[in-house]
Amino acid sequence: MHILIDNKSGTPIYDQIYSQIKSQIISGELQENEMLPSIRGLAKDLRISFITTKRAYDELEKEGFLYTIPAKGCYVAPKNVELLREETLKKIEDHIDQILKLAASCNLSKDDIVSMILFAMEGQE
Amino acid sequence: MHILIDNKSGTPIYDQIYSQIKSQIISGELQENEMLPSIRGLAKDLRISFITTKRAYDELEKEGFLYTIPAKGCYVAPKNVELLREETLKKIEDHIDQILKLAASCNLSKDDIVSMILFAMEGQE
DNA sequence: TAACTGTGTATAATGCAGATATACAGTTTA
DNA sequence: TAAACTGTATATCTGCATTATACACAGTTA
Repeated sequence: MHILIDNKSGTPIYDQIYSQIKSQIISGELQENEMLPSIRGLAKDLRISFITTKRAYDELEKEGFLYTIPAKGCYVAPKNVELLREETLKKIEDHIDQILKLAASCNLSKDDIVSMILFAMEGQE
Repeated sequence: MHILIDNKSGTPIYDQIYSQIKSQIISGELQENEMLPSIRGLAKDLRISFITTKRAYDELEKEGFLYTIPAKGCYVAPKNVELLREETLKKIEDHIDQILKLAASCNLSKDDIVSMILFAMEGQE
């Protein structure tokens, strides 16, 4: 498994680990029931405390992306991932609805909104 | 002027003052160029430091809801449509940020998002 | 001049976030 | 069975941002 930690980026270490594993699970790069690296082993690789890797794993477990068998290891959860994706899509749609209402209230055109979004995207990456 | 401070609520005092005055300005309860209570007077009424009321006023001024004449007082700014428009734009930007975070969490591409938005727009009108 | 107005700088208190060490308990394996 | 691994639980340290504050200052008014 590949995890890259960027110390310069403002985002906390546990968060970087969390995000990278999460996207690897969602993308299928990590398969169902596949064993993840142990929190200690990964911590050793990354030269950080295992408490930090544990925190990342805890987050992922709380959201249902992995399950843990104490004293054995952590495993990629079976794909209710699709479900989570659906939920995320719904949330996005809700936000879009909010945006459209706000836009209507101050006479913003569709093009205006699209260009706002494109601009925000460029700023992000 | 009526301001109620709820010490039990988690929101900071300066924020409660800010919100209440702002909505009174927007609703028209406070009229254009009307003089607001002095930061010291209001602070005395509420039994807090005047620095706290000042902070609320500073926020409101920064957003253009009031203007200040040093050594005289603070006054309700003339109602500005542009101002409300700016506020709306900020809200929209917040929603966009949320969307981009959600999209990243399930590996949605930019194109996916744009087409979701275009689809929602067609559906609306 | 006394009593008011807002301003600016500096500071205390508080809480939260990030990262950690250490001691613990169960499982595997040699 | 002992060594080496797995994850767990508790307590702590540090740094930073937020909240709220005091006080000395400067202009206005009556």
